[in-house]
Amino acid sequence: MTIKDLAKLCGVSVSTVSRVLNDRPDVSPAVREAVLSAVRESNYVPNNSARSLVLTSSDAVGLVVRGVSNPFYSDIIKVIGREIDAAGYTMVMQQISSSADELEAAALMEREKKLCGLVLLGGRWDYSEEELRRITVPFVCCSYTNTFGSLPRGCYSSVTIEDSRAAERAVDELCGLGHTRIACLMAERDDRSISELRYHGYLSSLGAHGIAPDEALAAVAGSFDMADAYEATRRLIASGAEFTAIFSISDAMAIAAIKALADCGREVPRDCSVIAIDGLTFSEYVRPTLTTLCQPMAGMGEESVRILFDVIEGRSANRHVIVEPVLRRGASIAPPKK
Amino acid sequence: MTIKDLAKLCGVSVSTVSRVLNDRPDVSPAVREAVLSAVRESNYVPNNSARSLVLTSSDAVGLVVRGVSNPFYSDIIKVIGREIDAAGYTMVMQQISSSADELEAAALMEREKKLCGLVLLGGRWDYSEEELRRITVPFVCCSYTNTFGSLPRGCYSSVTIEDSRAAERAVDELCGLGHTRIACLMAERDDRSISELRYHGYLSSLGAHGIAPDEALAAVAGSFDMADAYEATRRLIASGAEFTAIFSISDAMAIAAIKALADCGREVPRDCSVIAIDGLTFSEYVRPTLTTLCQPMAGMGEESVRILFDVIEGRSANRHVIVEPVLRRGASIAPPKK
DNA sequence: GTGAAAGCGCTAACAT
DNA sequence: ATGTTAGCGCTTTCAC
Repeated sequence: MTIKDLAKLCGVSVSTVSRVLNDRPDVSPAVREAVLSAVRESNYVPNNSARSLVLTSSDAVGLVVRGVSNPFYSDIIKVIGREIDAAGYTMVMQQISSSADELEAAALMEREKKLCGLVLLGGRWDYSEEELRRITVPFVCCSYTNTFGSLPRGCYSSVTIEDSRAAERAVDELCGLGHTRIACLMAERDDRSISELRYHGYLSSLGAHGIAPDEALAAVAGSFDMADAYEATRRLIASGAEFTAIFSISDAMAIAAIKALADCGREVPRDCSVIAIDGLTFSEYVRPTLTTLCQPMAGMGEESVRILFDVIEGRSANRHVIVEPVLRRGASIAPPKK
Repeated sequence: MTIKDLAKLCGVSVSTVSRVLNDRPDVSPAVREAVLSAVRESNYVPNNSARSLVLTSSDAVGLVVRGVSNPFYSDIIKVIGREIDAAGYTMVMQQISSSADELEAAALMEREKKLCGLVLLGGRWDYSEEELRRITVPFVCCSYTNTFGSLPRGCYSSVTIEDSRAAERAVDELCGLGHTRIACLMAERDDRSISELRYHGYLSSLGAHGIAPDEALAAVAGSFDMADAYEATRRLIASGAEFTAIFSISDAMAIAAIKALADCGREVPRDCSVIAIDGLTFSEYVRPTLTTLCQPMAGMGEESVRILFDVIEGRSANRHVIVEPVLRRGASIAPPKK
């Protein structure tokens, strides 16, 4: 069943059918009704490929997810998927490893699939202007931005917390309780990811509190995986370095850390406080419940998609939204033992 | 840059370029090389829409995810996405609520997007033959099958554990330790989902052990959400019903249950054993570590996609794969107190 | 081995 | 208000 068959069925021309299908005003009510009912009867479904071929762009929004091991993304993906559906668009998702280049993947995808827009999840924050030019449809970076770059802000959008400041706030919380020996559990020291940003926040909070950073307290897991975080924490403990608190750059890693501490006979928060950033649902159900700075995931996903369609449909220019994380007080932090 | 430009660039016809691009044998090596290098130079990217228009089918595989609150799916989605990418296809993902009809969504999607295949995640297990006919491309049900139906098995594929038997095994484990007062934490009693299947397995294990099921020990959460599972467990405790163990139909719900028990002063496994089915990574990091029947998620995702492409590319007929869950012994079960 | 040409289903001028 | 028609970029007979 094509538009042609439909036209024949209704005794009108294809262009008329096309007009009805695309909600054009210049069709008589009678004809419109007739076509519409024929569509229902015949359960005609338009061919998207033909449509995008002539329009040179489709209803497809690409979602490029980089570094899939972070469970935080799962929730955001859900929200983004839902919002894209709700707007009547299609989500084409591609996952790439944390070592791959999401801008390259995005550029290829854009041209292959004739995307109308892109959402990038978990990418780098150091695009060059030249790299950026490779992608020509509107796109929004969700959960990160070009923090340390100097890009024209008008050529893309972003929705993110300020990772560095969030980390500061988390570490401030520990310092406020009197901790001075605070370890940092991170993925990689300079992976150009949120791990690095949050590590910097950790360092500046220490600095602000007059605490000299101790190399021995930098626990590098090598990835965002729980297994690696667990091992890193065990290594930290085994190293004999003294610490009364851990700031973990992610909830999942913090939960692994708590387990490692427990397995080594250290109880949280009595023997060691643990604070993190993310706000996973799971964190509310571990014991002790994790104290964490929650990223407003639903809001971030919704806002990202809203901005994207605003730009795509010409309602607004690119914009950069900073969302505020919210401290969710659990039971994983306490003042240090004397 | 279109195939036409490319042809002009190489001084050959479009059909020749097309032949090269599609790896046809009837092209002279010299011309083939010339075209290939031109493709590289110009970084030409084929237009998928045009391609699918003429082929009347695309390289897009639809993934319909029903009921998104189950974190178990997140992992499977990752694997499936990765495998589809690896095979050179595109994944188009659509999420629908647990109350929506995935076959309807799939059928619409198939025709709109000219899909070449479908993976259904978390659907019903009671399709009628007529419903099934609405979808005309190969598809595979991942993590469920037409358990209680009577469909011709040749018209679709499936990869799943036997939910009912897995539940039996889990409950057997509890019975083996001497438990007789075993509660079942489920989503819904008859929601035509794995919740119901696993509940049946629970009942048959009880039966096999000569234990009469007690209505008071059926904890219905209403959803797969942790919050609902937490409340259901608290209600169960508050009801005064006596039980020494809980079989939870999912890991996430079990973790919520453990929290609820703890918040009511009951320690796991001393005061109550908890066993579940799923095998989330998280479950290894909660305390006590959860004893659970692990679904081989990676294997299930890979197998689903492998089957799909086997059928799509005509290498094999539909098949139904039963995978075996593996008991991961944690520390959440123990014999009942005297 | 290569090219010319038809046509996939649709939209958008351009006519009427 | 409606119809006619020319492509969108590609694959695929069918000639040569």
